[in-house]
Amino acid sequence: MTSDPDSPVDEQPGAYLEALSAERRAKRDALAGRGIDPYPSRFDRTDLAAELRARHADLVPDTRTGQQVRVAGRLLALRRHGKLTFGELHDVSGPIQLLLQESALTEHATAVLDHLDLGDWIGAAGEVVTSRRGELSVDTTELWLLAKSLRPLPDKFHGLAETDTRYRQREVDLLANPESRRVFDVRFRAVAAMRSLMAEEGFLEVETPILQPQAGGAIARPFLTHSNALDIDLSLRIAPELYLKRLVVGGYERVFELARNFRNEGVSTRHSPEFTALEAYRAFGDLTEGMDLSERLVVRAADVATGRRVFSVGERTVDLTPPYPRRDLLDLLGGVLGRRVHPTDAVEDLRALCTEHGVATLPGWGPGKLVFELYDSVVLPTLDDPVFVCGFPVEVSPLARSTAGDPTMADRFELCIAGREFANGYSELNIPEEQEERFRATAAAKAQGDLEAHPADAAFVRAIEYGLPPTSGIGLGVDRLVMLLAEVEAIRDVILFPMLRPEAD
RNA sequence: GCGCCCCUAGCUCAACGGUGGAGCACCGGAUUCUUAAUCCGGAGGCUGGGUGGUUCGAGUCCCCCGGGGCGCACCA
Repeated sequence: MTSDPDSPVDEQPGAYLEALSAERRAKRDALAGRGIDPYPSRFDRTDLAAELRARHADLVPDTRTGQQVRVAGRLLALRRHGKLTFGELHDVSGPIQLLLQESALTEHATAVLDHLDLGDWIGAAGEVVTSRRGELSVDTTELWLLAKSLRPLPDKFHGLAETDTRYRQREVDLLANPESRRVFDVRFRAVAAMRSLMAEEGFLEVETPILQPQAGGAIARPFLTHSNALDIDLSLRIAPELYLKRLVVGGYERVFELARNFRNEGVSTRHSPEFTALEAYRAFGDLTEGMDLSERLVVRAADVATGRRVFSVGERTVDLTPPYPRRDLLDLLGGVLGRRVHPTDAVEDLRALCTEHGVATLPGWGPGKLVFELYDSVVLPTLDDPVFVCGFPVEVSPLARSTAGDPTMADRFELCIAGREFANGYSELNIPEEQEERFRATAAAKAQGDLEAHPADAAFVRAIEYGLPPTSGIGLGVDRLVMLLAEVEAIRDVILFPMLRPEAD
């Protein structure tokens, strides 16, 4: 803002912001007027800030290294001392200080310096030195404006706090809030680590349809869309499971997909309409291999992304050090209830037990669903350190192989940490007639109005009629794992651009 | 869907129903060792929107609208 009383800010909303922006524009244009390109097409950088800090970690104050470097990044602080200015340049690796001495700068560099604003992208060339106070710096001789920032940055100390703006303008959140950057660094290191582990274990990363005629492989309400070319309604996938198993039928013995699923359901601290899952299928294995793989994925992600294995989740502390115990669901549930229950128990007894433990039930629920809901309310919240809970009712596991000797239970596990489910897996059901019968049962339930019923998928049944080998499958919730590793409580804090209502104009 | 809370300068925050303040950022000046630099001076608001209500008086209380957060329900 100018203090000239002859140029007051117009009394319009946002006029002050306009004025701040106009000052930055004017500086940019002033440079252009002197023949300095404010938007050069490239810059050749020699070193990252972190590389310089690593190489010169132990220099005493007031050292000259003789090393000439070219660095580039965003200017996030500027401390002018007359003929000496300190700049703080941040590149992807972190900060490095620029020492800008008037006597050492070229005429070009001086012009650039005189027109800099916080937030500008700049490049600098000079010698690596330490300041008298010992700060590693580039004693700059030449300076380039690489791109002007026309908008003022958030508070340099407090950053950006308003959640609305942080989510809508994540780029500003990332550049202003180191904590946000840290969270997403954890996320993408964890994702890369899991991909790398999967590759090491011989899994092929594949891509299956997101637009599906019928969303299957899980229980959820889908997003609906329409194909103009085919004039058919399509769903966005709720899980890739059925397609991945068809690939195993086709001979890909180890496949995985690490990608987005979409569920048209409630939005909350722990639920996002689009979320990321890693699903993997391995021929010739059963749920044991699934648990082994899940455990290795979690440990690898933690080790690579954070270098730690102990994490805080709200008031709880969890230790991800393997091996994770494997417990029978019915044993755990029996222990808490004080009596054993089983899907073969009388429905009314199970329903009464639910009521007794404050678990709301719906009329259509069978005994297996009631047992599962009991577990979900009574056992799951009590589990802190990682534990594999094994053995789920067939009624809630329509794609899992039933347990030998007990047709009401399935060879399925869930990995539970801090009272939440992180992964789910099973020995895949590969008997076509049984799969068809399970689909038929749930389709009947759906016809009776149960929105949560699996739809029958004839193409999937046909596929496994060609023969699905014994197969171990897992699904792992990536967002939730990242929340744990980054120690944040909201799923939106681990999703770069979470779904929000559109901005008002 | 229900309940509670939030929205004040570019950013972060103040303001008992009684004339809307501060820090940072910005503009001008001083400063060759700062790193949340310091010092002097200046500018910047009709408080998310409402030609709604109550009141002598509303940023503050009530109502409507918009956006967001948290909790519950559904779900992973």
